[in-house]
Amino acid sequence: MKKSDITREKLLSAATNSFCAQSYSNVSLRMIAKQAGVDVALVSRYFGGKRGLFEAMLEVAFDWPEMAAGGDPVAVAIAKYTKPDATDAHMSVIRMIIVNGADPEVGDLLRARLRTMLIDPMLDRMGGPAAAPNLAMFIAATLGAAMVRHTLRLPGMADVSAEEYGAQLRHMIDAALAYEGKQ
Amino acid sequence: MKKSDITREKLLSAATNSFCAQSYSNVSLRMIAKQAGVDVALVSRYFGGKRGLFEAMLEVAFDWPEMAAGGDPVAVAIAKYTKPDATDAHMSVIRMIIVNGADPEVGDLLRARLRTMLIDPMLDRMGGPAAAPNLAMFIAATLGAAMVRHTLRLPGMADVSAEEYGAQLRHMIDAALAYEGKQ
DNA sequence: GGGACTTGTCAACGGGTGTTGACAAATTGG
DNA sequence: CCAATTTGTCAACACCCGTTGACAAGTCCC
Repeated sequence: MKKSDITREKLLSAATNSFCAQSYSNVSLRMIAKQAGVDVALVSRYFGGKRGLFEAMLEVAFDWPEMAAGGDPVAVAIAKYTKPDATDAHMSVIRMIIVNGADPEVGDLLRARLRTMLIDPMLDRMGGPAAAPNLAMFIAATLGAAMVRHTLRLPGMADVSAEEYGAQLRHMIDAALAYEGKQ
Repeated sequence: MKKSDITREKLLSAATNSFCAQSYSNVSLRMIAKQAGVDVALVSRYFGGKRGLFEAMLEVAFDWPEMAAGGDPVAVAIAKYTKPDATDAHMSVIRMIIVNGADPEVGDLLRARLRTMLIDPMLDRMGGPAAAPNLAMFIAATLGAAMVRHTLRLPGMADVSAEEYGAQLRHMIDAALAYEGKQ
């Protein structure tokens, strides 16, 4: 393994941490570099700039090995986010989407990668475009619940055990998957 | 009406527009001032700085006259966000919460005002803390759906008529209100 | 071992930010 | 009508940002 790959990896790891915690604009390359123990200039050298680093980070964040393995994507996501022992690492991608989805500078990038790397493959395995509303509602429930519990910290969802939160989330997800549009 | 109040109003209105569209860090006082047709320095004069302007904007954003009128808060919110003719103005508060909720500089402010001005009064009218999970899930559904439709623009929810979106949102809200915790 | 290439360091740059204070213009009140 | 207060204008400030280029240190291969 080349020396530069190690540096690249350190930067990528620090970038993942930062971009999952704060929005693109709120994260500075100098913070990332400091966290990685590396000089700022190397970001431009190895990733072509801030946007390139963000894009590289998206690539690993949306690369779900469980998906490539071929399981039911919804089951995978449910297992990821409703298990009582769901770690913060599991939550990080969700948080990253919440925090960066509306950013004008990288929003398009995020949407595009999310579509091609997660949404479209999921839809394929769920039986085609007919499942789109259910998948969308499923994601809405997951994102909304994460936002209420971890970001807004509202009573009834934030001051509750992981089991109870899992039950609430499952309830919403079941509703999302049970939805049938106007026929 | 004093002249300065008009200026204050112009700044407040421009700030509302901006903070509903972009996050606190992504909005600059110079943009707001330009949109308001006013000098930048007046922000510091009349609101004490950027944070003061944001706080003043929160105060009007969370001041729902329908709530003060005494109606059922959930019914009010449902009417606001699931009617087919829900305008972007109705969506603006939702979008503002999504965009600014995770900001490290104003997140605490946002959470506090949201609690005292909307959540707590709503809970009171819903019969006390027992309704907290339902209210939290209701808000999760509303925020999540808005995020999926307007920010992430996922298929199945974004490429769909307002009526269909309203039906989907109603479905999720019904599930949220029907939830009963472990007894 | 010495030349070629890779990797790291550092300082500087132009640009944008929020905030401040001095000063001009306008408005108000006696 | 003039003095006092309010309101607006402008330039400057210190700070942080992402990016660049020159240069030193280290590494590898012939």
